[in-house]
Amino acid sequence: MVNIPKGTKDVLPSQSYKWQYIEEQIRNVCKLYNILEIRTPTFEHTELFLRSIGDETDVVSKEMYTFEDKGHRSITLKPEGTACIARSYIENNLEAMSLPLKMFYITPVFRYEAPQAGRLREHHQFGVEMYGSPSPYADAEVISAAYTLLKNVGVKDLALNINSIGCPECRVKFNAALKEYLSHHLDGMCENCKRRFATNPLRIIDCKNDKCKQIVASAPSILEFICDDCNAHFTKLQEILTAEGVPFNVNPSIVRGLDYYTKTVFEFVTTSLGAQGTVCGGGRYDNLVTSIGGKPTPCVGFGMGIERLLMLLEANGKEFVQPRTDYFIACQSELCRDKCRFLVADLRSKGCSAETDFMSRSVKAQFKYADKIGAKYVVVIGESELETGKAQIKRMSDGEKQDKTLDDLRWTL
RNA sequence: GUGGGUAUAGCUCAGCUGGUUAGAGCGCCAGAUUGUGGCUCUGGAGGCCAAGAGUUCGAAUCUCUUUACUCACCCCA
Repeated sequence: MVNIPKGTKDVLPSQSYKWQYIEEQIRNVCKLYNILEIRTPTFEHTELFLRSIGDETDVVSKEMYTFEDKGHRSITLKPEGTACIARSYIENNLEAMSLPLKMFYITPVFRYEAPQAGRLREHHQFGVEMYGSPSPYADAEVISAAYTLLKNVGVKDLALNINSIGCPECRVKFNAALKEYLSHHLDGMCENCKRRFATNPLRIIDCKNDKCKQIVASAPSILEFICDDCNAHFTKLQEILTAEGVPFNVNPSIVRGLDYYTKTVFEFVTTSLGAQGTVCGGGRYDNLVTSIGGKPTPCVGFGMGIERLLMLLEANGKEFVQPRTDYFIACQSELCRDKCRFLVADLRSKGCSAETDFMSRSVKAQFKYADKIGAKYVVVIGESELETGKAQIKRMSDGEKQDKTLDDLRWTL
């Protein structure tokens, strides 16, 4: 027996309708927002992710599925969607389309991690990218799309946290101030943070360790260090969100783990998913396109974890509408099978979903099966129906039966 | 990579301090109703009790090892 690889999941026939529902809602919202779909390959040259995500990040330094192909190229299964879109944008000269350009994707992404609740080695992301506008209205547009989707699918227990991590210039100043402050408190911090002090002090800000939290509580805030331009941008974004009725909290402790973010960062988080509460994360990345060789292009976007979204909906007690079959044609004996096939084909040609027996089971068992697949109507075809040309159609919801001729069935079902 | 937990039927789980033939509920198949679902009743199929070793007259149960799964740290969606 060969098992499914660690950290991956099958979407089974009994569950796939939930995925289809989410995807349908995604497409609906994107249509309303004039966001066009883009599809890029499942794998890319490894260098793309080294240059965009940052080779010091955890994602790149230890979580990528990287291998050499038979032509000795270094290939990586995409660990996230944003860099791939940027590559395609540059390579296909999408700036030649009228800007701004809004795109979305639904894609599997791969990270070699220890799986746990809400964390897989292959998961699926819905993402939106908006290219070309540096305006805080663009940030708001993208956040609004995520918010509308989440609202439309009916999630509860979800909060939007926003922050600004400034531009690279502000961050240099902030990093210096942060290190200066933390250097006086190194003894009280956890081992991880002592290490991070040297490698990535920004990350200490969202350490979950209680002692570190206390130290961080009186640390300088990034918001005190961002430049006038970044500050105006962030203030304006808050005004827009407030005016448009999108509830949010400013949370200076959110820091994203991918290097390309600038200015706005945001997360939709919940407490009902265990340790992995981030359902959607995103922000602005004005320097991403130049980092991989394109012209300066302001961008803002997000990624949303579809598995996490589904888990949250299940936790919220969401009832998904299950797919149903319209008609089941019960076959009483082998003599009637061809007629049943004929009726089913006829119904299907009219756009009705229809099913008949393949198991040579009793009529009773066929009714049970019809019930299970949610058939709305059942018609039994037996030898007497073949002789008389008449049949009864039974409505399963209340058991009511109506007489029909087989010709009626053909034209009125 | 580092910890904690779990492993018995398709699923969710009982199985007491070792005792003979391995249990329930749900699900599946069938019968009661010889051509009509849902409710009820009855029956059936389905287990090398994760694998290996050890202790013992005797192991699903105790010990050790391995593996898998799971939760958490780190990080992210």
